[in-house]
Amino acid sequence: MLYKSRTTPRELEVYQYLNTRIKLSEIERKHLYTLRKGFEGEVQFDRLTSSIQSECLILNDLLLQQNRSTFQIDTLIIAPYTIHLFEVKNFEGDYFYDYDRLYTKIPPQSEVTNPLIQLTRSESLLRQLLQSLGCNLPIQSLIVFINPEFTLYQTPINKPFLFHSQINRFLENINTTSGKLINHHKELAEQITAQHLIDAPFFLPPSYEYDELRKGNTCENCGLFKISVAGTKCICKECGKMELSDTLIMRNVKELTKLFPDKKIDTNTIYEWLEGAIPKRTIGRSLKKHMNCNGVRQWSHYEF
DNA sequence: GAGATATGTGCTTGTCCGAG
DNA sequence: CTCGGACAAGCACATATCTC
Repeated sequence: MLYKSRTTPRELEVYQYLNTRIKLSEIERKHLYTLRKGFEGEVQFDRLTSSIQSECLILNDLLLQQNRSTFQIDTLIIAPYTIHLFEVKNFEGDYFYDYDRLYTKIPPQSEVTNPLIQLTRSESLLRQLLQSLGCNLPIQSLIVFINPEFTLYQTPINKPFLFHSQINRFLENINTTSGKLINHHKELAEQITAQHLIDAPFFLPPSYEYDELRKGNTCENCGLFKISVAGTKCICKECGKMELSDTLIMRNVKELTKLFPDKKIDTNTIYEWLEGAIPKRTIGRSLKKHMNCNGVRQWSHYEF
């Protein structure tokens, strides 16, 4: 049973928004690609774990703190007799393993960080956390290589790796394990979720200013600035995607608040953000409908 | 001349209403 | 039902006028 779901990380969202509105540097674009790929892998794994029928609690995407050390867990499954800790990697292509190091196979062979280091650290911190919560269940930690196009040559047999071809069998194994969850498990899930930190302390976005961002409305499907507004319907001239103006307005409110959390949202801010593509009247109505209004007339601003 | 009060201007929203 | 035009309302700021 899914206990805590995964949300798109703020860092990824910010980078995705920025990618359409400013020219990212080569390094930033690569970072965005890595973030997106990583997230896609995690979501893919979520789809697989969601099919587990046996009694267990699935906690996705945890950011926890123990002994002043912050650690992130991609997926945690609380089963009756075991805590499963998963670190999901969406590596693609050929790699090889050599003396506890991972390298890309294609020249120039470059070393990538061995995910085992992260896993070992997470497991240790998780164990301490569980102990502090009075839980002594054994932890089984695994690196999940979710991508079917990934090959790791020279993998030692004893490493806690779960390759794409093994995932279904592994989950089937969890599925056929009997045992019942008791209150203790639920309390544990509750306590862990309560300790989840909302904002990653190490998130450093590229610096950006409101004025340097390209304004206007982007298509939610293809991300291009090719939307023509006709009454309530907004249609992308590139991909043909149709969106109601109300949805488009609120999508842009969300984007603007993610990029500039301190910016006050009012009719004018959104009008300017959309470059006047949608009448203020319509914007005002949407804001009123979906948000809480503070103040009156030109001093109105809106909050969720 | 300084502060208080009155008036004007700009701006946005509320309401009503017709069109689609 | 939603949108947008017309009109009214009314607050803040700027400017004008008044009082001492």
